Amino acid sequence: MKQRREQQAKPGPRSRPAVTVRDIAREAGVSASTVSRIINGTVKVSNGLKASVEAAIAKHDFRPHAAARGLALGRTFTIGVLSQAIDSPFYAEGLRGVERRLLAAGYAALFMSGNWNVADEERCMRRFIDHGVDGIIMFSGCLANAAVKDFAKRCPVVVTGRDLPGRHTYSLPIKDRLGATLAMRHLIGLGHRHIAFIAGSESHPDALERLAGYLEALQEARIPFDPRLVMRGDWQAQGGLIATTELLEAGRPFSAVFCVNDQTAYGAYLALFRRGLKVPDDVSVVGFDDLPSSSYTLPPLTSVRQSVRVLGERAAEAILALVCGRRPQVESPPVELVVRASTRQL
Amino acid sequence: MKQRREQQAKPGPRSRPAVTVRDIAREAGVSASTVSRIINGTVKVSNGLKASVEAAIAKHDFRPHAAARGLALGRTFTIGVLSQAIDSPFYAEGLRGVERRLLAAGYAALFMSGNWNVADEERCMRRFIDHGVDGIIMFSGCLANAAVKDFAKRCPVVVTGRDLPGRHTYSLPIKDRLGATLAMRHLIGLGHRHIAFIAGSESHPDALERLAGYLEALQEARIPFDPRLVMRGDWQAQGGLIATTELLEAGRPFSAVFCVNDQTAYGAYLALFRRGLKVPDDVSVVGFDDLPSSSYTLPPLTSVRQSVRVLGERAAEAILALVCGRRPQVESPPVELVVRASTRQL
DNA sequence: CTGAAAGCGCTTACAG
DNA sequence: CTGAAAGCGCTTACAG
Repeated sequence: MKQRREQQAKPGPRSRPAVTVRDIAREAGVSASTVSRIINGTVKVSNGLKASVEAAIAKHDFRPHAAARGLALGRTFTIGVLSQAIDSPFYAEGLRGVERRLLAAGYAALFMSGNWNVADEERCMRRFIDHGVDGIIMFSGCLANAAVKDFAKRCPVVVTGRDLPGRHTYSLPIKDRLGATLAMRHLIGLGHRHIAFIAGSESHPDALERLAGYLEALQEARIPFDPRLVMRGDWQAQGGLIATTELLEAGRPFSAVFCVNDQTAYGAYLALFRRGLKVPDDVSVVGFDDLPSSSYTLPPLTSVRQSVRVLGERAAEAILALVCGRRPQVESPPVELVVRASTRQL
Repeated sequence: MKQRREQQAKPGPRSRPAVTVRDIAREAGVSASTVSRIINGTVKVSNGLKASVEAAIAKHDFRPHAAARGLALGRTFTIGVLSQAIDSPFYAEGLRGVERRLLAAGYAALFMSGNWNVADEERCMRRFIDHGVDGIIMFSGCLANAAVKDFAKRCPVVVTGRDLPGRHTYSLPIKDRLGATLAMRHLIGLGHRHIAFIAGSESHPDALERLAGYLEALQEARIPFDPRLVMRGDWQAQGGLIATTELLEAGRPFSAVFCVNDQTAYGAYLALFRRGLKVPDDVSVVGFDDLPSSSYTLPPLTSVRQSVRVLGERAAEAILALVCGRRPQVESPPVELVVRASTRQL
């Protein structure tokens, strides 16, 4: 706490003498209660009063003080949204979905980035609580389930990419494994048998599941698994570039590469390009997530799509339900393969 | 107001009976004032009391109620951040910078998207006020200066991409025109004389300035301006694709295209690719903003760089100063041209 | 150094 | 339908 205080900017002269409900009440010749009722539409108010109060409100462009309202109401109409990095195109998509839905309901989103590590995620969650959010949306994240449940005791949380039952909790699993098999079956169906896989960061659950899908599809097609065709990435283009470069240098032949996500595929594209290899003529590439920019890569990327935007919308829908004491009734969006120009028949 | 109410999710049972300062006070055998003082480090408190209060706080994992605090303090430690679209890689970069700086100061960011139109921007600004933010950061935006100043009466605002003096206002201009001339001089220096320009959406100030830079550089080099080489885009890849396609169909010869931003260039890349034209062999392309992904396009894109991330950090720095009643002392980051592989000597 | 009291601005039972 | 009063949980002069 002490530390926190030191970090905070100094108070400074507080401003906003502003106008209050009392001012409006006085001006309109009514009580503050009446003003409040009119603003909130809580109770019927006679038309005469209503008109004069509304006039006064308009005249001063009065807006109720948020904190006061929050205190009286016990809710702030704010939702905390945890992603791993606000500048990742993947999460940005999701945030967009969240925003749209939340705004329509009169809520605002407080966002913070977990940076793919537990400590930061934990810090964000505390911050959310400290800021009095009414609910929290977590996009995946590496926080242990138990920790999530702990936070859920203070305010409801919906989390994607997991299966986490609970009274104040709702989860929206991501179909990672299924998506990965879709990608692989496509490649296998095209005649590819030497298929490399550029993985995500080690312990991430989504990464593990996508790898599992890769393995499963191989087995299903009775293609022997060659560990030398699996390289570790970092979910980013850079990791894809490095991993693919290493793969190329290792000299192990392959005709296709399946990337744990689209950004990794962008890196793979560049590695291939530098070697003078063409996609898809020399090697086919498939990504995962179908980011908007994947329609614009050269060539446009074949990718597994489970709309993150829709996922975000549903997550928002769910948290709104939870906040209002209802049980959410939403599902994860469907997964499908979007075939573009980065894959070809062998 | 009525409308707003209808949109809001129904209240639902409010939860969080939670523990309050009084509970902590009682448990530690002190007054609420003392608890508050210890939490805030406002005043010296004897060690004995401090220890027992801290023990009680830890025991219950007590966190002060945000709204109550906000009401008493007159500040919420929340900053509204307006961008045009949270899922635009350009703004995402900026938000990242904002986030980093704000978090370090104990503030949280409320984000909303203006969608490149005045009505939405206005709505966002009102929302920010309604949510009681302590300050607002506007990433460019099309709101009239007068309107911005109006909002600044209620809470300080820092705005990028403009020059807007004022007591409760701080601006961080973007060197659009200079950046554009940098790009153009590079192209001209390479021997290009028929240089197309894919513009941004019409009235956007950044768009206008970049166009002005294009014109200025042309004039400087005594290259006649050909309006048929200017196409309107929408700041997005799609607009770049459409505009470039039209340009190609118009049949007006050109050897280079300068795009109002990188995303537009991505669209241009695809249009060229579809026509079987190679970058930079057949046409050179330059973007603006130097998004992280521009290192990964094929070929990597030459672009004007004025770090949006740093811009975000500085904007955050500035709003923090304003909120504390200090005058900000920050400047826009420098502009430079990053030459990659998308341009070549004619 | 510490406590009792008042106040931040709104909402909402409780009367009428 | 409307008002006076109490209360939301915290902070901060004001006394001591």
